[in-house]
Order: sequence, then structure tokens, then C-alpha cells
Amino acid sequence: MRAGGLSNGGNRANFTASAKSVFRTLYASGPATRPQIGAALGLSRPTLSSSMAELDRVGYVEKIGEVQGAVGRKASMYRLGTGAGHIIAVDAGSTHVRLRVSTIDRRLLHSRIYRLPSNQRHLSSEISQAVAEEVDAVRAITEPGWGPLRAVGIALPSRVVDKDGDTVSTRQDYIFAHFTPRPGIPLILENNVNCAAFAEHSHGVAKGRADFVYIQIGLKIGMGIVLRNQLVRGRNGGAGEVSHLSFPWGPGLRPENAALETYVGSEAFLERVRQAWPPEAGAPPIDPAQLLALAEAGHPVAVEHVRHHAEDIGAIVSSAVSIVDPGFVVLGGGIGNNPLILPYVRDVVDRLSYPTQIETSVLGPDATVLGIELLTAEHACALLIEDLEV
Amino acid sequence: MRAGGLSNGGNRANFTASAKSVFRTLYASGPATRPQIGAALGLSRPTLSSSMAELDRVGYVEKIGEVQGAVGRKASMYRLGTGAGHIIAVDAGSTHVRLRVSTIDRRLLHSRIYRLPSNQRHLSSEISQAVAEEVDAVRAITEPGWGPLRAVGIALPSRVVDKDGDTVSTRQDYIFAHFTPRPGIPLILENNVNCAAFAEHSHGVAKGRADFVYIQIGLKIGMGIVLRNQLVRGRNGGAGEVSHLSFPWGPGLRPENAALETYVGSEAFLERVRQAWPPEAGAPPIDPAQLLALAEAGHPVAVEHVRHHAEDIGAIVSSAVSIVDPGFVVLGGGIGNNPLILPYVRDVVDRLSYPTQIETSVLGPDATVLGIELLTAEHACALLIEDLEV
DNA sequence: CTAATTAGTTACGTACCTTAACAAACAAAT
DNA sequence: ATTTGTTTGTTAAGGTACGTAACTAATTAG
Repeated sequence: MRAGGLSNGGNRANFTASAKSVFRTLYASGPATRPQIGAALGLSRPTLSSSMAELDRVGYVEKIGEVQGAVGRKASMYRLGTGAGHIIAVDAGSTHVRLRVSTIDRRLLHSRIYRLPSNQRHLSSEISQAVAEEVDAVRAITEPGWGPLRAVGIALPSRVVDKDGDTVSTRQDYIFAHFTPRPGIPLILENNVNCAAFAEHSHGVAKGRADFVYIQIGLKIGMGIVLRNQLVRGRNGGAGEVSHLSFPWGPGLRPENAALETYVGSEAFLERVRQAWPPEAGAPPIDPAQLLALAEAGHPVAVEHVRHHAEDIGAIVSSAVSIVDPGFVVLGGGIGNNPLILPYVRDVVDRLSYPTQIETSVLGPDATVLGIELLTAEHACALLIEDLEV
Repeated sequence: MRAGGLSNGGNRANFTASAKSVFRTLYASGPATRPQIGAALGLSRPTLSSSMAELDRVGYVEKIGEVQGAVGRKASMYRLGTGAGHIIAVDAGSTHVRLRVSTIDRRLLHSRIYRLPSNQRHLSSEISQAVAEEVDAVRAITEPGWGPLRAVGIALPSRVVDKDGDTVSTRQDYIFAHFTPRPGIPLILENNVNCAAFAEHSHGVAKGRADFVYIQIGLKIGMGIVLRNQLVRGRNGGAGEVSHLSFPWGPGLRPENAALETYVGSEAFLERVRQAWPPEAGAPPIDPAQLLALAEAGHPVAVEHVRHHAEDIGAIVSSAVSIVDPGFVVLGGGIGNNPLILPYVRDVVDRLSYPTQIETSVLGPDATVLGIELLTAEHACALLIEDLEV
């Protein structure tokens, strides 16, 4: 009853432990020679020989060249092969849908960006529509050299929960309004801020940090938490939902639900700025970017507002540091990225909490799609070599 | 150059993987028969036979009896043996020093409680003195049947950091004022609230919860966070230091360093209560216990104050839930334990944050020493079977 | 006392890794 | 061009840690 064709695809290859670790090494660290892998994993040459043969038999590795050391025979260079297949990663953002098709070891095969006709405040059927179209467009140009599709991942601008969580209040199911997952292909959903945090962990300023917190400050405010190199998601996908921090809060002050979101969100912030803008200071800024530009130019009123906002961000970071004490914080997002706010945030955290290194994100708008690519690739890799049955 | 005597002690036995997992099963789940262990681990009877022989050879297991099923031959019951040794766990508290001597599988061998002559606000040399005396007292009565001492653990009322953290501001080194660790015996230090949380995870209401938050409300306020069944400690041992949450905080309100500690601590709380106590309401309470007693009796002024305090606790819990969204929260400590505050905390968290089950601690004042016992036993277990060299 | 059932041991096979020895491929020295 | 030394890769042989199959041992039910 077996299909006579390719040896990969539906079958769950039963690799030896060494073959699995070799595959994972190539997945994680990219192309390498046998001696390099053997040294890294502490495996003997004969073991590497048989592991490579195992993986080559199903097309999971391929030779891409040779490297010559100072002396001695050339070593062959290997990477993951066509048989390992490819993944599709999508950032379903509120303004753009970004899509990357990559191999499991994250070599870019194809990339698309689609500008949504209108900004979407929340995950919506418009976004779903765009995602469906972009993914379909990939299907049309899929090349045989990409190998089988192993997984699809989508970064969502919403809380993401699995089955047992509170899935109603999340808007995550809107993604399925027009987009239909391909049967048999695992679909990974993840919150977009978590994705950006994870990208920062692999390619960005948080590289090598087992524990850190990423805070994204833009239209909305969100936080991604990585502890022991793993994302903290929370029971309801609500980990890092800092907009629900108790606020306002003090003697005689009663916190309100999600009050921080409306206070620190860029729209409310800008509205406060415009209200308080003195007529003699010129025309009030029309958007946060303009306010930041004025502040960068040294406009004293703008600077003062930016400082105040940065201190509020510092208070948020301090609260997070008080809870998880990560030792490292990355500021990202349209506002968080701005170098003006960094010193103020540092001052506040320094004053209120524990020694914490704070840096600005180095990844651009691709952070989110890079993060979901990583998470999707990890899932695909585990599927290929771990013994987890679907 | 080997000492001719016992086979255990300094040597690092090189067990098979199956023997290690058998040992860990007995460590984690207590006495069991071979068929039970085999079924639990998916090991065959011959493998169990040889694993047991391996462990028995160094005295790590011992037979303690036989059990008879419905039909068939009796099965032998095993547990960790004398050769596995024992541990000493100490709760260096501010009012008492509690000490437990136990086997690695947490069978109590000896227990002591010492009431400090005066309450200690912080970790002090007085506490260190008491710990040193209590641990020395154990040495005097140590029985041969306990086997070798494998590890000593101490729960401290301070932040605990390892080498690379900020060890200066911690008072953790006060523990060494009079207490000197035994050379060659690993010493485990852990924050006392983390210990209580961990105990709640193993023996308490949080049993089986991979993720939860424990909040202890008493003279001071502290939080222990467990994610993926592991304590979150933080870079500076500051995880769960909720007294550093941004407070007071609101439009026009500038958070102050550790302001929450002084606001929500029981002394400041009681002082506020006494200040606001109306003369016609009788004598104001002299301590929090009395205030709680009055509230339990229905005294309206007391009830109102307790409600207000409980709402502040709810705000703290909400902030923690906003950051890590554990789905489960345990209230402990002298005040947190009181059933009066539970409904108010639930209401606040329900209003401000995500669906979270909140319960009251079920463990008494032994929680902390039980927690450090667990952590120390885990360390000892890992030392015996994992290949980690000291 | 016999049959059925469960616990534990012995014999033996297999999977997966190792070391040892060898062959192949290369740079540098002769 | 040949030799020498080094590195890569393969082949052969061996060891360890498991498994299965078949046995013995101990117990209950009839």
C-alpha cells in the first residue's frame, strides 16, 4: 500500500540519534563539513559517514562543495537538501502582508510584500483575504527544487491561544475567514510581537541571550518574553500583554481594565500632546513620527513630551523587570526604535528596578516575518527528525 | 589511590541510561515495584533487572518489601537506598530556623525548629549563627543509616544571585557570617518565597501546574514564578520582586523606587488603617492578625480596610498576570492565606486581566523548608546520576 | 494437585556507537 | 617528480545497552 514514488513526503523516517543530531546541526548552524559537525557533536568519523548516508538516502542533505584546509584532503561541505523541503512564513500585519518562502535552514527561496489597501486595527477578514492570495500566489510559482512544503506559519496581530485557552476573546480565528490551511501541512500561528522578539533573539541584538524581554512601542504596545531561549506565551496567550498592567494605580487610585493601552498607545499619546501644545510653539505634530522628528531637531516642547512618554515606557519596562528580571531588554517598534527614548528608559529602569541592559532593536520591519520563519522552520525540523507524530 | 572503603562517596558511577531513569523514577515518585517502573518507563524486565543490579551494587536502591497482586508471584518493592545518602534543608527565616534532614527521596530523617531570640527584618548574622548551630547539631546526631551527606540547601529571606549577578546589594552573603559550608558538599541557596512556591508546586495546591505564580503577602510581599515546572529566578535573582513594580503610576504620577513595598507592606498598611480608624469603631487593631480577626467577625470598618488591601493585592497579581499569564495563582503568607481576601483578589484580576484561577495556599509554615528540601534533593539527585562534574 | 498468572532470570540477537586500520587526496618539502 | 606528513573518508571489528524469547519461580483459583 505504499506509494511507489519518492522516498520522502509522507513517511516518518526512523533516523539514528546521530543522524538526527547531524540534521539539527545543519538546521541550526547552516552548511558545514563532516569534521566540523563531528567535532561539534563529539561523533566519530564512521558515525558521521553513516549518518550522512542515512540523511542523503532521503535527500535531507546535499553536498554543496569542498573546502581545503592548510594541508590534507579537502572536506566536503554539506547543507540541508531538497528533500528536507521548504516552509512558508507570513507576517499578517496591519499594514502589510510579508511572506517568505525558505528552506528549513532558512535560505530564502522567495519573498513577497503586499500593501493592504487600508490599515487594519485588528486582525480582520481583509488581512485573511490578503494572506490567502499571497499564499496562493506562492503555490503558482512553486519550483520542484524547493522540495515538499513542510509547514506554514503566520504571525498574527492578536493574542494566540491553543485549544484549551480562551479562544473567543481572541480574534485569531479571523485569519481563517478567507485563508484555508492546506490539509496535512502543519499551520503555526504566533503573535507578531512574540515573533519579532524571537527574531531579535536569533538575528538581532539579543543574540545569545537566554533571557530577555522585547517591548514594541508603536500604535499599540506589546511585549515578547524569552526565558531559557524559549518564548513565554501564557495560558491565554496573554504573556507580555502589558496593556493590562495595573494602571492608573496609587493610593486612592483604582486601576481600570486595559487603561494603560489607551493611555500609552500612540493615538492617545498624540492627542495629549496636541491638547497641551502651546500655540506659540508652532503647529502641533500630526503624527508620532513628526513629534519625534521635532524632538530630534531639538524642539523643546516636543522633547519634553517625548521624555515624558519615554518615562512611561520606562515604567512599563520596570514592571516587567520586577516580574521576570531578564537582565536584558530590547526596545522595538516605530517609537521604541527611536534613539531619543533610550536614555530616558534606561534612567527610569535604573532608578526603579534591577541592573538591566537596555538596547534598541536592530531589525527593521522584517523582524516579524523573520521570527515566524524561525518558529515555522523549528517546527518543520522537529517534524522531520523528532518522533512526534502529527 | 582509591580509598579502600565504601564504593559510594567520591566516585562518579557511570550508570546506564536505564539505571539513571530508574533512579530518577524512585526519586520522583517514591517506592515502586519493578513492573511499575518498567511500565512507567517503557523498559523491559531484563533491563530493569540489570538496572536494579547496577543501582544495588552501590547501595542506591534497597528492597523494602513485597506486594501481592490478585494472582501471580509477589513483586518486590524498592526505594532509594542508604548509599544514595541524605540532604540537609534549612529555612533561615526571620523568626524561626527550620531544618529538615531527609533522604534524596524526601523521607524525613530528622527535623528541628529553632525560634530566634528576636525577629530579624533581613538576613543577618544572628540568623547565620542560628543556622550554623542547627546544622552542627545535626552533625552530632547523624546516624550511619543516613548514608553520606549529599547536599545542603538554605532558604534565605533575600534575593539570591549566582556569581555573575549583582551580589553586593543582596544581603545573601550574611549567611556566611557564622555558617561555613562543608567543603566538598554542594550548597544550594534559594530565596525563601521561591522555595515556598516550589513546595506549593510539589505538595500543594499547584500540584501538576507547569505554570503558576505564588504570591506571599505578609510583613513583606514577594512572588515566586514557576514556568514549565521550573522556577524563574532572573538575572539578579530579582524575578518576582513585585515590590519594585511601578507605583504609584498614572497620568502625572511619577513612580518611586520600591514605593509599592512601603505601601503594601503590612506595617504601612496597618499604620494607614490606624490613622483612618474612626474613634467610634472601638480600639484600632494592633496588628494585621487582629485586623483580619475583626473583619472575619464582620466589623464593617475592618472589612472595608481588608477589602481595600485585597484590591491592592489584586492589582499586583493582575500586573503579574499581564506579564506572564500563568493561568494559576496561589495566595500565601500570613495575610494572603486569609480566605477573606480571596474573593476580592479574584474580582480585581477578573476585571483587569486574563482568565486566571486563583487559590489559597494549603501549606503551612513548613512550605519554605519543604521547598528548599525539594530543590536540594533535586540537586543531589542530579549529582548522583547526571554526568555533571562538580 | 493442576492450571493460570505474574515476577524475575538467562540466553541471545540487534542497533548504534566506538576504535583501529587502511585508502584517498591534498600541501609542502625534497 | 617523488616523498612526507596531514587530513578526510571508508571498512572491519568490537562493545554496550537495550530488546525478545524462553525459561524458572512464586503465587492464587479451582
